[in-house]
Amino acid sequence: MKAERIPEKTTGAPPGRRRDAGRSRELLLDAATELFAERGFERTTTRDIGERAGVDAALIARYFGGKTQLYIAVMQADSGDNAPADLLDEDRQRALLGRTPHRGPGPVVRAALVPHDDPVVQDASREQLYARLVTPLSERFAREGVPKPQLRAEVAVAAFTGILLARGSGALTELAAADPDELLDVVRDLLDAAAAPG
Amino acid sequence: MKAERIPEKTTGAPPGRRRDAGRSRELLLDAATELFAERGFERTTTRDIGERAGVDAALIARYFGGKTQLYIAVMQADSGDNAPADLLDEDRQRALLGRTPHRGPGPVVRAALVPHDDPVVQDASREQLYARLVTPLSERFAREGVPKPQLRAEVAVAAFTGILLARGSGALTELAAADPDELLDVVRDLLDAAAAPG
DNA sequence: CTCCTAAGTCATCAATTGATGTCATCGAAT
DNA sequence: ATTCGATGACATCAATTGATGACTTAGGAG
Repeated sequence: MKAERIPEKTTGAPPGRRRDAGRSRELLLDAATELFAERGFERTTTRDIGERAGVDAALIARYFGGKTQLYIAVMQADSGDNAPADLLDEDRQRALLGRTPHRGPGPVVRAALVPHDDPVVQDASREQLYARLVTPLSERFAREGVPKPQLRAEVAVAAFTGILLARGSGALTELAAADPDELLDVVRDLLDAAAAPG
Repeated sequence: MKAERIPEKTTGAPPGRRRDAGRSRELLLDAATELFAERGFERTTTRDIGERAGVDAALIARYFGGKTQLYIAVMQADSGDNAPADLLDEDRQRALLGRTPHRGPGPVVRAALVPHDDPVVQDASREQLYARLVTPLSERFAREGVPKPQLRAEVAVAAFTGILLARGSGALTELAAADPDELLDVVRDLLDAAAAPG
C-alpha cells in the first residue's frame, strides 16, 4: 500500500518526501475523515484508517495519541471551515447534503443521532452541534415568533441528520441515489414546515 | 411484552419453575429487544443481554443460534404486532414515537439509518421496512398526486427515524425530554409537509 | 426412589482491535 | 562520509466479544 511514489527528488522544496511526518498526519486525518463519515466511529478500525491512508496504523497513536483523539482532530478540522450554519439556508443545505452520494454526516452532525462512548468526545461534539446548528436555528425561530423554538430546532436537526444518515447508509435506495437538487426540493419542504407551525 | 417475574428459588411453586427453556427464551428475547433498541446491534453484547435477562449468555447460542439470529427473532417479533403502518396516521405516529422516553427505534425502523453488517439481516430488515412503512406511504402519495412519491416517502421515513434515534440518543436534550404529545405536534408538521410539495 | 434427558453453569477458545515497544532506516546537519 | 534524531515497519500485548463444549443438576417418567 505504499503507492505514494511521488517525484523522487525535485527541487529544494520537497513535496514528496518519503518520510514526512506532517504529510503522514494529513493522510491519516483525511482517511479518518472519510471513514468516520462512511461508517461512524465504532465501525471504523485503526487498521482500516492506516490502510486507506497508506500509512502504518501505529502512527495514529504517535501523531494523535489514539483513535479517540484522532476523532477529535477530525471534528476540529470539520468545525474549522464550517461556521455557525443556518439550516434553513439553501446553500447551507446543499453543502451539508454534500456532493458525494455515499457518505454520511460529518462527526459533529452525526453526534446528534449516534452517541459516543467517551463522554468527553460526546460533550465536545454536542457543544459543536448546538453552537453550529441547533442554537442558531432556535434563535431564528424565536425571532420569528415560532412557538417552541428550541424543540422545533432540535427536531429539524434530527430530521435532517436522519436524511443524511439514510443517504449514506444506502438502505433507502431512491434517497441514496437521488440527485442532490432533486432531493433538496423535498428537504426544503420538510425544514420549512418546521418553521411554520400548524 | 410479558412482564413475568424473575424466578425465585425459594418458591417451589409451578409458575416460577427454575428450569424452563421457553421462559428463558422469552427473557432473552425481551432483554435483547430492549438493548437493541437502546444501543443498536453492534454496541450490544451477548453478555449484556444475558445479564439483563438474568439468564446465562451461553443460552443465546443454544436457543437462537447466535447473536445475529437473536436479532432476527427480535425483528420478527417486532414485525408481528405491527402491520403495515401509515406514517401519516396520528395514532401510528404516537405508537412509533413510543411512551418510553429513552429508547430508540425498533430493529426494522432502525435499519433505515444504520446498515447491518450481515447482508442477510440487512436485506430482511430492509424488506420489512419497505413493506411496513415506505411502500404504503409511497402509494398514498402516488394516490394523492404528490410529485415524487417514492423519494418523498423515503425522505419522510428517514426524517422520522432520525427523530426517533435522536430521542433515544439523548444528544438533543429538549427533544429527548419532550412530552410525546408536544413532540407529536412538531413531527406532524414535518410529515404533513412531506405530503404537500412546496 | 431411580434414571435420564433437558436445562443451566462454567471455563475457555479464536478472532478482532486498540495500543505499545523495539528495531531498522531515512535524511539532514555537520 | 559520518552521525544521530526523526520516521516508519513490525511484532506483540491486553482487553473485548461471540461462540463452543464439557460438566453439573434439576425434575419428571417409570
